[in-house]
Amino acid sequence: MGRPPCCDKVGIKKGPWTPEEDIILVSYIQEHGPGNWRSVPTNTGLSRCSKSCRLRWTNYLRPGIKRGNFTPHEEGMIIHLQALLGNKWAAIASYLPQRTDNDIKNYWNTHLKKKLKKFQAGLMDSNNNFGPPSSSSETTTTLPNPSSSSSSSSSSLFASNISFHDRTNLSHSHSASSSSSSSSTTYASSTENISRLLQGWMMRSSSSSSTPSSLLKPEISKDKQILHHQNDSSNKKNILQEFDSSMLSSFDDDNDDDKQRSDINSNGSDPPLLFLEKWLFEESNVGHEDMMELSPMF
DNA sequence: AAGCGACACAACCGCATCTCT
DNA sequence: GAGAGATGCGGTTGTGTCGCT
Repeated sequence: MGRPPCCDKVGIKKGPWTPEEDIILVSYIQEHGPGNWRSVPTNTGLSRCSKSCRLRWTNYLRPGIKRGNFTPHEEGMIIHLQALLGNKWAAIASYLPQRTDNDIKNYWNTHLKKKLKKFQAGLMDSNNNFGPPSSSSETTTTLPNPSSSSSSSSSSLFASNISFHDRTNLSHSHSASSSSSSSSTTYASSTENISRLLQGWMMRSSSSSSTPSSLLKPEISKDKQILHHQNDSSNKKNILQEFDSSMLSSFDDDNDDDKQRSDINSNGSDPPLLFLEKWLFEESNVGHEDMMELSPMF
């Protein structure tokens, strides 16, 4: 309400961070811990606004962040959770260890959204050949779209036509098709220097237990907790609870794939799922077995 | 080699929400 | 309870890189 933006001050630097700035910020947080961002610029002498410092830390410098390619497992989770939660990237990120909301958001916007559009286009074409989509929606559970914001058009676009199982399986195609073509993301050598700096810090802090645990492992975000309590849709609630428990078991033992797959398969493969798998097969040139193999969680 | 467009990602902006007094 | 400040979140933009012509 009339509050001036924190970055309106004259002399505040914008744009990419330099390695020197990164080191200053990391050193300061190493000493004082994250938080109290307002005081960070003044105490460090950085010509950055507090918000910029916080973003730099949470999205880039924070220890435990995993960068580079998303695994098929992660892709599947993102697609699944986006369908469940909408564009609640922070909530989605809470399920993905080592991934930031910004990273997930970018990945969704640049990769997954296109994939979904492509899939829907394929679905449209196939509907012309195999019949109207309504025939499938009657036999499958169409998830409610929790996102009420108009900006979540992509999620509603996807949620409107695809079943729960369809969505969980959709991830396979991209992973299969992209895994061969994608290369590991390269970063500037300056960033690698920061990474080394952080690695040294983590080694030290792990022995002294000075690193806050919240920085290193995901927590169930407030958003998700609110969703659990506020949403009246028992359907979605159940799905989220199922997802929570499957996530817990997934974190406990990532190799327990067969059981999870069999659990999912025991629910039965509905016609749209078979259709989706067919599409995925054509799209990614991988077989059904391969797709299942690529889905450690589902 | 230069120009151009597409793509990926870091960072910014504005609003929402939380916290403290 | 109200107001101000701090922090979090999601959408968007800016910019560097890569591939194609």
